[in-house]
Amino acid sequence: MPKDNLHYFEISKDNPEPHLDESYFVIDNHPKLKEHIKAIKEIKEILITIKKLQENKEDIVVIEKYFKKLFEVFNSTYANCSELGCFVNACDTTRDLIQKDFNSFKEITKLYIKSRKINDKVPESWVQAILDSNSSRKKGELGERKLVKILTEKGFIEVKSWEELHRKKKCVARFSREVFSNSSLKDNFGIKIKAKKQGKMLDLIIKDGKKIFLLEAKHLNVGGGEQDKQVSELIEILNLKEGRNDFCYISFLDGTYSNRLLGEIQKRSKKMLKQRKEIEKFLKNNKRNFWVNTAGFVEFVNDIKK
DNA sequence: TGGAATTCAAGCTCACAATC
DNA sequence: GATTGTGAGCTTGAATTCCA
Repeated sequence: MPKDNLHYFEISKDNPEPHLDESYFVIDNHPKLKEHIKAIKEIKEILITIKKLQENKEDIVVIEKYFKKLFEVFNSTYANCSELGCFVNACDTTRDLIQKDFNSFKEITKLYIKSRKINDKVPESWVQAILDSNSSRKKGELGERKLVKILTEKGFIEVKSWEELHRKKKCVARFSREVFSNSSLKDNFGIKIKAKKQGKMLDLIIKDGKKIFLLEAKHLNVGGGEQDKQVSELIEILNLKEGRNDFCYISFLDGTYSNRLLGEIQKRSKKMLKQRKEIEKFLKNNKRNFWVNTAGFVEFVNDIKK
């Protein structure tokens, strides 16, 4: 049985997250790096051709043919890391918009040829650097993986079907549209998650005998607009109540933002103070729900695995 | 009044659903 | 089967507000 929810909150407060958490590292080269390089090379070659044709004042129909070819490659799967693609952002637009607008694409390409140096080099390290700058977008899944690893190391089995979940005593499942969806939760347990955000799917279902813990995990390193909404979502989960005593919710937050929220908060940071007070209030009012960081979660799993 | 905190707005990827 | 649309989850930078 888990202990009082404030116990795990205290442990989380006393054991801040490390600045560098290997669970969220994306060290390997992008698996499709070669494909990216190939597409960028093709874009550069066509750009050089267009530039040459323009310099030689070739027939506009011929040039147009190359613009169309360039547009085609620009819209292909692995072409999103080219310099031309980055330049699009410098022209007050996005690749997403430009991919649907050939005329604007042509305008921007002309401007690019005029204002940037073009060569045919596509260094692997540069392409990987652009891909690295986007690695943060993979963190959602890495967080789930981290928690499942902690659970499986303590003897929980990761299950892929409801049949398996019902059969195993201690197991964990990841929410998904196909198997562990919100509607299937209703079919199997007769409960409906009452989060404000309609259709909101949580991350993990943890089963410990007759108890079910529904967990939402977030990884935040910095504050800001969207992050406040993320934290609000976690706080809202703390306040959820099901009619059944055997259902609990866990809000999991790691990353250095968690340290700021749980550590010593500056008096001036009213927003954070408010968030912290709300968490503490909800934890006191709703003993079935939990707020943890990595250390708090590990302690929690240690207690329920017994 | 300057720096810190907060808010606002936007971007990108991935996975999946819906539509053509 | 291909294309288009949508949502989740994160980061970033600029603008605005707050306060010692």
